[in-house]
Amino acid sequence: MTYSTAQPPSLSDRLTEAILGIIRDQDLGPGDAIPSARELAKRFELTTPTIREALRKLEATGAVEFRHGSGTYVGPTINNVVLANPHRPPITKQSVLQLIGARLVIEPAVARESALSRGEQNLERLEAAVTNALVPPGGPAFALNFHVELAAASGNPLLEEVLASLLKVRLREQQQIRQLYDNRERDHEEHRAILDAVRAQDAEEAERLTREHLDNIRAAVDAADFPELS
Amino acid sequence: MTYSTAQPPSLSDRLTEAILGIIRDQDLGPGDAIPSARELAKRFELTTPTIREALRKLEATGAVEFRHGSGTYVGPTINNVVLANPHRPPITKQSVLQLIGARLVIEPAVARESALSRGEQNLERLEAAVTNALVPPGGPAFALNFHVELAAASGNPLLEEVLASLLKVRLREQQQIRQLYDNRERDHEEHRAILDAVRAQDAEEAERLTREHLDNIRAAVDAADFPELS
DNA sequence: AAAGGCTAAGTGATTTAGTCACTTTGTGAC
DNA sequence: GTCACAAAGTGACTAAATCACTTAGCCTTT
Repeated sequence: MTYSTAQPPSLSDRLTEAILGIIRDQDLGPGDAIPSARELAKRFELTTPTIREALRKLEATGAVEFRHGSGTYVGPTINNVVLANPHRPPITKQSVLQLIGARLVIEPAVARESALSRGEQNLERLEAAVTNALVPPGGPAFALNFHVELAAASGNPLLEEVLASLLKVRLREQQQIRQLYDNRERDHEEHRAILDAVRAQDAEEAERLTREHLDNIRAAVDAADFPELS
Repeated sequence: MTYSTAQPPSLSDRLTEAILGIIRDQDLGPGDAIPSARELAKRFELTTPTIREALRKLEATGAVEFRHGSGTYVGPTINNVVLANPHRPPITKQSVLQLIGARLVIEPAVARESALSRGEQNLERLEAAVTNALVPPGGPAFALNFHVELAAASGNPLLEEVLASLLKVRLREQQQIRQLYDNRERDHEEHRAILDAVRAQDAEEAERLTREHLDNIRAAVDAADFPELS
């Protein structure tokens, strides 16, 4: 049995690498425009459908972004190391509990680390996340997420990526959790308690409170009747 | 400033969803064939380049796989929640240390959890991972990875995914770490010690040993002269 | 001078109709 | 039975358009 179905790099593969090369060589960052598909087609002596295939691959991982009629731009996650799968499998109650289970392992340790490493700027953003949480009535998703900000406070972008990915992929679950988990009052209070511990650089307490917080959420989800899967 | 550049789902987006729908409806798993591009083009009343764009998006996340001349097949990571970015940024010494830093936060907690939850089957796979580690001289990559198997032993697939993603994205770094970190003898011994603690269900010790192990690796990397970036 | 609408150029989105290259399978000769 | 080979199915890519959308500049109107 040939285990590794390693195929030679396709033209499409080489193209994505080449395009990423252009982005790196010209030091383009998120939001910057990249050459048009027609332009790239000329440059590589290919046709636009071929170019578009490569661009779609990059789009799938957030490396580039299409804006109809305007152009193609460098995406926000081009420097990410770990990604949320955009083609996520459907939700089940089990998958929600699985998510919380993983968070229960990872986040207390992250909270401990963040309590030790947090800077002034982190505290500000955490404060904003705690406060904003109550603001948006049906608010959009670009509000700061407390748990992601908590990971950011560790100073290690990779930890932030991991947490952001976990929470993004399960965004729908998260929304359901929010609905199930009381009426946000308790959530807010617990976030504030964790923030206080982080502010005081009390690693032990931050870890304990985070575990407690997630335990509460798990209990709420576990007890609840779960909506149907879409 | 319009912060959320939320665009209406493109045809390509809807297509990927539809194709994933086919895969789910027909209960196809990794390795199963999906309809040919021509077939899909007929079914959706589109043309093959359009279909191919959607398939390339799915390819980028490992949801499908092309085999030239043969067909298109369901990929191995279709049920993954979190992914390693296939278009990863280049390596620096800093990025390697960042990786180890993240692992230092996550893995000890994972080891603790795994020590408590591990089953017989997990112990077997861990044993294999420890043993195999010494076997391949220039061996291929499908060898079991001890750290990933350790996460798998927690019983939570999400934790396994997170660790696998971290280690896969930084595979090149990992290879360099391996070169730097002594001559594998020490690595092997430390893995065995962790395995023993997990076997004995000594959570405290498993956590401590894992932290120590990663600390050693970090020290080795930190002290080493780092090869040039490609 | 400021506000609003029109126009033209640039760009992405998609079609149409092919050709070439590769893999698999089955058939027939040996 | 085995091997060679032809045929069918499939992915890879081309070529040349057309349509839809965005942007920026100009020009009118206020």
